[in-house]
Amino acid sequence: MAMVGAKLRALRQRRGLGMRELALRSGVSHSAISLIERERMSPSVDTLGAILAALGTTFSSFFADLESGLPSRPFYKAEELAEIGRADRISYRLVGMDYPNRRMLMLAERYAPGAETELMITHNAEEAGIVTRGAVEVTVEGRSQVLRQGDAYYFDSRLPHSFRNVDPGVSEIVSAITPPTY
Amino acid sequence: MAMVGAKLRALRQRRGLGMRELALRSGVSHSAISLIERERMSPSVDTLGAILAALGTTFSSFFADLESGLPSRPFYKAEELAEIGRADRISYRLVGMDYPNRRMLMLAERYAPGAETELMITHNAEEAGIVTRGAVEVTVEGRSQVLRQGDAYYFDSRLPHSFRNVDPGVSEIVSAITPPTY
DNA sequence: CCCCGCTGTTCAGTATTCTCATCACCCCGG
DNA sequence: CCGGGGTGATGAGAATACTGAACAGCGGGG
Repeated sequence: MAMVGAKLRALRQRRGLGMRELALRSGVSHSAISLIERERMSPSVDTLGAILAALGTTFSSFFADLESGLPSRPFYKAEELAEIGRADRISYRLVGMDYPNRRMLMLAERYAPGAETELMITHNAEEAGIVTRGAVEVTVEGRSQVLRQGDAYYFDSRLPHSFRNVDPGVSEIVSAITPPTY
Repeated sequence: MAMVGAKLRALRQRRGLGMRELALRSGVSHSAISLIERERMSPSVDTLGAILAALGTTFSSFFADLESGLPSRPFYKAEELAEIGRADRISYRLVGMDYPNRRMLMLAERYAPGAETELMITHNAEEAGIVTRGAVEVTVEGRSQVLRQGDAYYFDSRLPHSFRNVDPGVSEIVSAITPPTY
């Protein structure tokens, strides 16, 4: 249960609004608002969006504020990094998964022999990395290069790009992407 | 219906995950994921949070990305500014309510005779403003000053502060607060 | 004192989300 | 040709979000 309730109540009271008044403006019933604020209910994204709009806020700044706490810890053991890829062909293991307000995705990437990514045309982000093992052919906007241990890359994620393991064994990359919506 | 579905699907596919695999990791059923991605269902905040965690993202960056579009328009007529206060005693009228990724709250504030705010101890933000009509006594950290037309203020919102209309008539302030979670 | 208007909470009923099982499709191997 | 293992979509039922109508408490005025 994400702790949106307390934050919402503070926001509403700061506006000097009662539950009924906010209900009227947002189109959400005052009883629902009561339940949400006391965290007895987790609102749907639609409902929360309606309430936030009536309060003059946006999802991103509401949650930015909510998640602005300090990280629980600074260190992560190799084996506890959270797998966010498929692990069999290409593994992406995430650093700082419980860092509430992280602004980048720091990844330990591991490519099985022959593994390659789709051609990705992603969004407004930047990514960089260093090959730490094996050999990876990186293609950005049609231009390819084979990177080996110590070689690196840095490009705008909006350019079409892909990765291919060209080493007979396993290849590894340490990379970072920002913002973390990779 | 906030358009989270398409963004979620793109994110999942970028990770090379099937719906079942993501369901396994997030604890949300694959059928729910299917419905959410096709926008036939608005997930609860809890459910969305579980999915985002499994994908290695946070609420704030997910929505920051979602709301990163351009504003629909640059101009707002005085009478269309959205009221986010109570209008009777103190009115807060918002500029740019449909600006998807606004990073500040620009307000036209209007104080009825005798109106005053509670003592507010808010959060990590900065606010500034200029009095455009009447006279307002602003108190920050115990220090008070009466500001008249053209006078201004700028302080850290974490300091306890309050506003009081000391003019016999209506007073007005144009203010800005950042971030917009006022 | 009662009554009004305000506050937020609670409860019964309805609508929606969500789960689990099934279904349909596609590709690969035999 | 028929499995097997993968994909995502669907449908019935259980769980939960949500509504609208009470209810209880508080402060002010007659």
